[in-house]
Amino acid sequence: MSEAISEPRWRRLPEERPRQILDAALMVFAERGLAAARLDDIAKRAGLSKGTIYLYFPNKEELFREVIRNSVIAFIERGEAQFEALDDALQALDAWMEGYWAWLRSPVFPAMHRLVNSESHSFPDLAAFYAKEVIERAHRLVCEMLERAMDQGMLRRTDPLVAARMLSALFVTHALWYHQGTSIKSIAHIPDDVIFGQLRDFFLHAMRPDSSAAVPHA
Amino acid sequence: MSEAISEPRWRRLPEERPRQILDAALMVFAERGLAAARLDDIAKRAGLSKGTIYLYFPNKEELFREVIRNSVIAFIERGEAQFEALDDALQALDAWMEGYWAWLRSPVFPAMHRLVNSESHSFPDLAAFYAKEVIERAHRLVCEMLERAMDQGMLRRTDPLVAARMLSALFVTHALWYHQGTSIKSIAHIPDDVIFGQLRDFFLHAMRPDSSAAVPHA
DNA sequence: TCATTAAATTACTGACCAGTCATTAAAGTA
DNA sequence: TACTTTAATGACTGGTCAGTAATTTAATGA
Repeated sequence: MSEAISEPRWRRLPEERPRQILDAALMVFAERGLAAARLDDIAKRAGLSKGTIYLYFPNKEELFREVIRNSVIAFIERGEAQFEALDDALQALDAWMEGYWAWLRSPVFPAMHRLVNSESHSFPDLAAFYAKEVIERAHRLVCEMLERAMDQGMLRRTDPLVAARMLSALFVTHALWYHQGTSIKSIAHIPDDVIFGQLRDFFLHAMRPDSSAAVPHA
Repeated sequence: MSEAISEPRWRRLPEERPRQILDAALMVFAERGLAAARLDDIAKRAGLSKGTIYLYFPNKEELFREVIRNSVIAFIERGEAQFEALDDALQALDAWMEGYWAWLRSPVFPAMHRLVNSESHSFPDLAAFYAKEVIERAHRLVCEMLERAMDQGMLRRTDPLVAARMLSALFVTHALWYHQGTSIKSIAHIPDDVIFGQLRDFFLHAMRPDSSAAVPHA
């Protein structure tokens, strides 16, 4: 009692496995964090078994590191390239904000954030890596953009490092609320692009030159 | 070869145990989060054994709930009372910001934040409780204060809910960086009160009335 | 078709930890 | 002092999960 030619129970796909695993891992890490993510869940989501993951990655932590490398670093490098390309500082800032907001809404971000804010104690080297390679580097880039915009008189002059922090702060928290989803009701029903507009407006308002354009200050 | 009257190995202190346990639990939860905190560590920090915790609290989750109740709700109630007491809306806002910043820097906050952002999946009812009883309630209060300040012409007119979110966003992220400590270098060496000043200034700048020359700032 | 190889599975091991319970000893009482 | 009460302890249990190793099976090719 058997089918003539049945489907094989599984296929050998050594080329595709790493991608499949990384994709599934990203989703599971994003919704559970590093410590609470189960390799069995990642395996199930990728449609393979736990043992297979260990054929391609030495352990959970290294898998996580690879997930980061694949998505975070690329994003910052894109930002840096864009900054070089655009002369108008305000335009560059706008482009950065747009890209930043897009990235913050992707599932990588909550995973990163959890890592630094909740799991740095359990995974200190990973957290340090992220703080240095991602946060600091992004702050430096934004800082340069703001400084250029101030030089061009398009933003009021303040400590650009402080302003960069404020920009990050506004975006990051809203992204967290966005991901948090249901439970913060005051943000749940608002479309992303509206939130983006509010963030952009608020920041530019805080940074607009002190006296109106017509009246240059002494 | 024995001391005449040696210290007893332990004392019976049924009155003081709950406080000791709550204090220790707060610290451990703050630095590890709910899931990763070990009851053995809490016990060690409180100078007693794990079994004793179970004499006073039914389980880990309920212990955590109690830690929250003891520190969060009280804070908001204080804020609400203050709001009633102060007529000048800007003054009330200032008082709120000061209190808010103080609370964000206390060890309860990172524990709360972890709960909502990293562990809502594992502890949905706790997360919902916090979102409703703490975040929403605080937003509502700030919203009312801002609205009153706008009515009095002290802040530019915008959607007060949006402004309240922006205020929270600025403070929350900076508090997280503050607690994160070492790894975000751009904030590590700055004194709290300086950061507070920067936050306050930035927010008031963003909210100052459009054309008026009378800008309240430091 | 059958032997070989390597991709994938599955059952297992060991560490970890929340929660329990039998035992110990401090304090209260007569 | 002896007896009772109850706070406190700490060894133990059961469940979970990262990582491993023995086994199965798909693919290859002589």
